[in-house]
Amino acid sequence: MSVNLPSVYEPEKVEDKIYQFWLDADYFRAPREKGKKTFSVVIPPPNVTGSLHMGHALNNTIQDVLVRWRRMQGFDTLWLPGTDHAGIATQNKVEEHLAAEGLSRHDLGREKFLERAWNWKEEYHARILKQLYKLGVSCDWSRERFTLDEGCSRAVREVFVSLYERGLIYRGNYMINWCTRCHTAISDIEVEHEEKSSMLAHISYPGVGWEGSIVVATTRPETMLGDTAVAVNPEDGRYRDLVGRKVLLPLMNREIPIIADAYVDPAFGSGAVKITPAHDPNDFEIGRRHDLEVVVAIGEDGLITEQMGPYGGMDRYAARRAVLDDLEKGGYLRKIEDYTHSVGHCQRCGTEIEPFFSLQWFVCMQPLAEPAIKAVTEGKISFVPERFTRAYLHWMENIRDWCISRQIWWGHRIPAWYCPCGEMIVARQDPSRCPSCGGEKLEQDPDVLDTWFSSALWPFSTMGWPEQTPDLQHYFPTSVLVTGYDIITFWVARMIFMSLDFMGDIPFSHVSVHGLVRDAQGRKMSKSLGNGVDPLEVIDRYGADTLRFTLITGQAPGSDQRFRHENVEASRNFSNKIWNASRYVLMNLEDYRPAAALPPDLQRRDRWILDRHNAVVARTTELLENYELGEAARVVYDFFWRDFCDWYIELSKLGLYGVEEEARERSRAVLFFVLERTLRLLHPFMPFISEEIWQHLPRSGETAALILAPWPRFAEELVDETARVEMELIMEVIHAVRNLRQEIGLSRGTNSPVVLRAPRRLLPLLEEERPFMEKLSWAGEITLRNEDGEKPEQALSALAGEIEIYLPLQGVLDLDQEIARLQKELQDIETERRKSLAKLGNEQFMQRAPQDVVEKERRKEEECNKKRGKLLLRLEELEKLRG
RNA sequence: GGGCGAAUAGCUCAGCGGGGGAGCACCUGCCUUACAAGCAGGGGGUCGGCGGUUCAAAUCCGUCUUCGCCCA
Repeated sequence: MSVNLPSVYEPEKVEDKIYQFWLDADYFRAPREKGKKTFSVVIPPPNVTGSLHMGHALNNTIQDVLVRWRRMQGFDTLWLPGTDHAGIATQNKVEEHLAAEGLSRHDLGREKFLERAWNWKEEYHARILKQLYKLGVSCDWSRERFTLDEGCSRAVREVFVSLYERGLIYRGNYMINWCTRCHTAISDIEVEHEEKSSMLAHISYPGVGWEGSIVVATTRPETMLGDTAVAVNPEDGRYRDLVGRKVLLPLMNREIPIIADAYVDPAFGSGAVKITPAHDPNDFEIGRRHDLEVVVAIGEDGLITEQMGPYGGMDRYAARRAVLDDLEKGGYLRKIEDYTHSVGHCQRCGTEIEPFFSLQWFVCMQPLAEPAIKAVTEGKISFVPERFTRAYLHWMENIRDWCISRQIWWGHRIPAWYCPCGEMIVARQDPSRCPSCGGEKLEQDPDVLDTWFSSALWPFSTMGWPEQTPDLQHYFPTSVLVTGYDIITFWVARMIFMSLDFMGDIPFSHVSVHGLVRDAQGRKMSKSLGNGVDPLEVIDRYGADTLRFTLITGQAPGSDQRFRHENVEASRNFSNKIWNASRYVLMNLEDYRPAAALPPDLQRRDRWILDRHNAVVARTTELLENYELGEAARVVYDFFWRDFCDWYIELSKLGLYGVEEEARERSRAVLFFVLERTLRLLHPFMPFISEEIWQHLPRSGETAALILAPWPRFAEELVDETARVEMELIMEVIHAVRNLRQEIGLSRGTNSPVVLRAPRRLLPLLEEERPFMEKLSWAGEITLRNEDGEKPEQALSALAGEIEIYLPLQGVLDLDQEIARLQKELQDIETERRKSLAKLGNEQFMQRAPQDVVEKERRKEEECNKKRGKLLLRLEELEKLRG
């Protein structure tokens, strides 16, 4: 094995090459092996609106970690990739683009516009794929899907028609949320509510045929143009006599009735409210109850309708000012109060939502929601972290019918046709003639479906449903869905009820929820703020492994994280550490041939690192099983850097550079074993660097690539409590010696002998490890003495357990300083000991605490006591010396 | 109004019943033949306040304060 690797890791020379290597070998393809346990995941399809952001990078890295890990564990693994057509969002983008050419979609017409949209899709789809490749994700690209492709479209059609036939999809005139800018209906959850400080205008409506007037309060005075009643509470004594009489609607000079409805809160404002059935959901309901006229005052474009006299053609906000002005002039405006209320905005463009009465398609939710609630309450599907269950259930339990029609062009067109004879046809196949009159002049509904309608089918539409495909039989239901908490209602919930209804099964058993990636100040990354960090830029600069590691370690399940440059550098440094440690091992593995088993006669340090590694294998696996990826990555990081690099590699040098052939071979074997196994642990997190190094390692012949290497398993026979305890003691001694040396500014090159005094039983251990202690503490010679052996008088001293450590300093010892130092140490020990004694003296503690805790406390007290004795003695000696 | 989350070292965050941790920053000393993107050593914290449960609380429960998010 020749080793001629640069001392700085260069990801740009590695990553593309390795990704191509995996692709060429077809490692990502789901094997679909009969009888094997499966692990399957469908990607949350990124929108083809633009390029991927940090949130996507996080989401896909999490999935890739899980997928690579399970694949290594031997699962038959499928990660199914794809993209989403993102109806309104994409259409908006394409329209923006057209606008730059001075065109509207209507100038182009539906067909030409869709052509443009498909071109857009192609361009951004290609860009997204490239980004995913760069990130290193191991998706099965042969199974890639798009929500608007033929198969998905067929699934959408089947679901729509089926629900329609069962009466669960219906068309009707209802109050919906209308975006005057996107020019379409949107569902309730696409409305974002925002607290706004506004005003409450009190307007007086004069009586018709009776003296006086009635005052109503409103936050939207412009809607008074469409008022068709004034309502009061039937129990309200103030107005009881007025119910049934009329008032004159100012400005419009229309007579409208005063009605009584229990909905009205007598305590709010004047206790009387204006009723605008066409522009408020509650007023609409009241209007229905009282059979009120519906007067449309605001049109689809947000402009006042032409029927509204002088206000016709004004936009909503201009009309508000004009109406207020005119009311003022007419003496109808009683007062204006400051008022804060919640205003709905379009999720896609931020425009204020207009409640709008219109003919739309809806999914009847009640029957679908019930099984979806049950699946979660019965534990068939669980959210991780568990707390997200509540939000899901709350939404499902309070669900309202889902408005699914959108007045745009980019999407799945609603499979409904209208015949001039009045017949409506909803069908799986495009009809050519009307079944009622035989006419052929059928017009398809111009609207398309909510994008989430197709996303809701994603876990099974992508596997070929409605066909009963082998994939569907083998990989469905999927194992886990990885997603941000922001789309639990939009997407997760809908997949659950659609899957239960059409597959008769859950879509996935676990939902692993992650948070948002924010900027360094904790702000949401956004285009308008310009504070977004492009994942591709980070990859270009630092490599994908670094980005992945940063995102994974920055993450605690379900919580947001800040993306900080310092963390990127820390991850980059870790890559470099891995690189260099591996270089060291490789340099020493020339002609090494991996054996089937570890060599016999392992030394204490070997057994120690194997024990540590073994523990890390168990811990990492456990954490991954619980979706605690960040903690898992940190555990591997700590092991690699602290245990393996700082200690084991340093310890190995003595054996490797020594003359003893057997020692050399042992060290090589263990270095190889631990590095190779640790690369496996690292692989899901940092696939590129781990694979690259692995390819340089001597082969054991098990697999041709790390990506397929078996995930390490905890091995009982590698547990070595004794080695661990003994090595910890040795390391404590080394720390203490280094500490003392630093205390007096001894540099590494300056040798200075050290004397250790220890109980007789520890002497063989210390003797065995003496060369290592000497090397790693840069001491000169270490002399071992029994506890009753002579101690150096003029010396700094320290304790490591029961071992006394002396650093002799002939004539230059600053007695005062040393006494002060030891006194401080004594104080700390006294404090510790007092705590222990208090516990041990507490009868309750002795009775109720578990045996091992009591035992631990006892040992602690014992150790403190011994140390205390030694310190007191030493202080006495030093005092004497001082005279 | 209802719900959820956060508050731990100067900064960003892990830990979530038994001796307070990491990274960065800071101080000291080192180009030691894997790595200065590094090595060694060090300083620094009434774990937001109060109350409770427990032999034992950063950790569990209640409450308050501040901040953030979701829903109505």
